[in-house]
Amino acid sequence: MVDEPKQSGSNDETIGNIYHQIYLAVIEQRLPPGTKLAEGKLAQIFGVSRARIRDVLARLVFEGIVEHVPQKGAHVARPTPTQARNVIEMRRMIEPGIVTRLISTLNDAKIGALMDHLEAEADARREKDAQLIIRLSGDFHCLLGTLCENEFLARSIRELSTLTCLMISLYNAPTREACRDDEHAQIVAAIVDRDEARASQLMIDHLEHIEASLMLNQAVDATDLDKVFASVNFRATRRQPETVEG
Amino acid sequence: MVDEPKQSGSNDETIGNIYHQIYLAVIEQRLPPGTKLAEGKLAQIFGVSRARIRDVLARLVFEGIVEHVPQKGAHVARPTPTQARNVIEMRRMIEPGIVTRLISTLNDAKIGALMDHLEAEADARREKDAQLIIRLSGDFHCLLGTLCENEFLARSIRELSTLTCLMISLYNAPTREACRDDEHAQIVAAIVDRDEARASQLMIDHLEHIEASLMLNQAVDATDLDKVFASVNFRATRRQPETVEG
DNA sequence: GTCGACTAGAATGTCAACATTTTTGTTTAC
DNA sequence: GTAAACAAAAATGTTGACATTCTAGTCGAC
Repeated sequence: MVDEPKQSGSNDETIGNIYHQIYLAVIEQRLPPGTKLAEGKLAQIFGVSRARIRDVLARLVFEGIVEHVPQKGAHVARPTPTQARNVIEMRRMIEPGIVTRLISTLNDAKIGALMDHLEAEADARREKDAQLIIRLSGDFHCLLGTLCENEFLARSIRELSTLTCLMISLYNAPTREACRDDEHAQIVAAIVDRDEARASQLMIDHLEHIEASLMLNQAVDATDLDKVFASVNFRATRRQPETVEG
Repeated sequence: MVDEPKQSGSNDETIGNIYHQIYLAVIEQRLPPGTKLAEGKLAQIFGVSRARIRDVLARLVFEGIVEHVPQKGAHVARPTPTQARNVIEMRRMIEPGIVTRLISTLNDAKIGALMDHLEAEADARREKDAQLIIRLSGDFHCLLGTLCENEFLARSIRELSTLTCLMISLYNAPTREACRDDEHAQIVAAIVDRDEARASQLMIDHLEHIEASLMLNQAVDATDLDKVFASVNFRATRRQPETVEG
C-alpha cells in the first residue's frame, strides 16, 4: 500500500536532474562556451551509465546549448555572431507578443510572481552575486513565457534566453552591462498597468540594448586558440636561448 | 587515397534518412495521430538496431511530432485544441516577421524558388494528389523560413508547420478546405512586390483561415474512445436483455 | 455468463562489453 | 633540433543481451 521510496527516486527524475545541473552550470558560466563535455567523466560524476549521459547531451544539443561533432564529442555551444543576431531578431518578434498575451491573461497571482522575481533580482544585485544575477536575468524572460500560458512560446523563449546567456558570455564588452538594472522593473510596471504598447516597446528597447552591448564585430568564430593568439609574437615572449643548448 | 564507398553510406546519414521517412509518413497522414511507433518493428523495417530507432524517436519527441509515455512507448502526437490554438497564435507572431525579413533579403534566386514551389503546388492540385498537396502546403511555410536566412526562425516554423499538419488531420472539417488554393500565390505576389504590409496581412489572414477551418470546440482530447462514444447509449444498441438474468 | 486471477508473450528500459577513431606521448631518422 | 612515424591511451559509436513492465489471452470460480 505505502509507496516504498526508492533511494534515488525514479530514474526519469534522475536524468532530468542531471540535465538541470548541466543546464545551470552553463547558464551560470561555470561551464564556459567551448568546454568539452566528455561522456565518461560526466557518467562518473553523476554515478550513472554513459547511455544516460548521452540522452541528456542529445537534449542539450537539440536545444542548441551544446554542439556535437561526430567522433569528437560534445562541447558547450559557441554561437557565432550571425547566430547571435538571429537569436535577438527572433526574440524581437515573439517577446512583444508574449507581453501582449500576458497582459490579456493577467491576474493577481501572475502579478505576484512578477513582483517576487523582481525582488529576487534586486537581492542578487545587492549581494553582488554575479552568477545569480545572470541566471535570474534569463529567468525573467522565461517567467514571462511561462505566465503567458502558451507552451510553445514558453519553450521558444527559454531556448533563446539560454542562447543569449551564451552570447553574453562570449561577446559582452566588459565595460558595459548587458542587462541594465531597472529595465526588467520598467517592463513589469508597464505590464501591471496593462499598457501593451509601452510594455512591447520597452521589451524591444531592452533587447536592442542587449544586442548593442555585444561586440559582434570582432569575430572570435573559429577554434578559439587560433584567433586568441593571432596577435601574439610567439618568439618574443619566450625566454632567451642562452641557457638552452643541445 | 580513394574513398572506399561504404555500402550503406555513413551511419549518421542513415538515421537522418530514417527520421525523414517517419517524418514524411506523419506529414502525409500515412501515420495518423495516435499511431503507435514500436521500436522493435521500426528497427526491423529499417534494418538497424533499436538504439538507432530510439535516437530518431527522441528527436521526434523533442519536436513535438511524437509523444512518449514511460513504459508505454511512442505514439504520433495528438495536439489538444488548446495546443492547436497556441500553435496558430505563435505562428501569427513569427510568420509576418518571416515575410518581412524575406522581403528585405529578396533576390532573383529566392523569387525563383518561390515560383517553383507555387508551380509544384499547382501541379499537385491538378493531379489531385491529396498527400502531396498536404505536404507541399506545409513545405511552403518551411520554404519561407529557409529563405529568410535565420536558422532559428526556420526551425521554429518548420516545427509549428508540422504540428499544424497534425492539427488539420485531427480537427479539419471535412466540408472545408484548410488551405485555400490561391492564398499561397497571393502571399508570394505580395512578397515579390516587396509590399511588407500586404504580405504580412495576407499571411495573418491565411493563418486565421486555417484556424477557422478547424473544429476545435468539440474536444476530442482524451484517449479518443471515451469521448467518441460518450453520447452513445450503450445498452440501447445491444440486444435486449431477455436472455440475461441474475 | 461475468468477473477475477494467472500465465505467456511482447515491448520498453538499462547496461556492460566491444569496435573504431581520435588524441597524446614516445621513439627514431635526418 | 625538427619532423615524421609509430605506439599507447582515452573517448566515442554501436551492438546485443538482460531485467522490468505492460498487454493480451486463458483458465477457473461464482
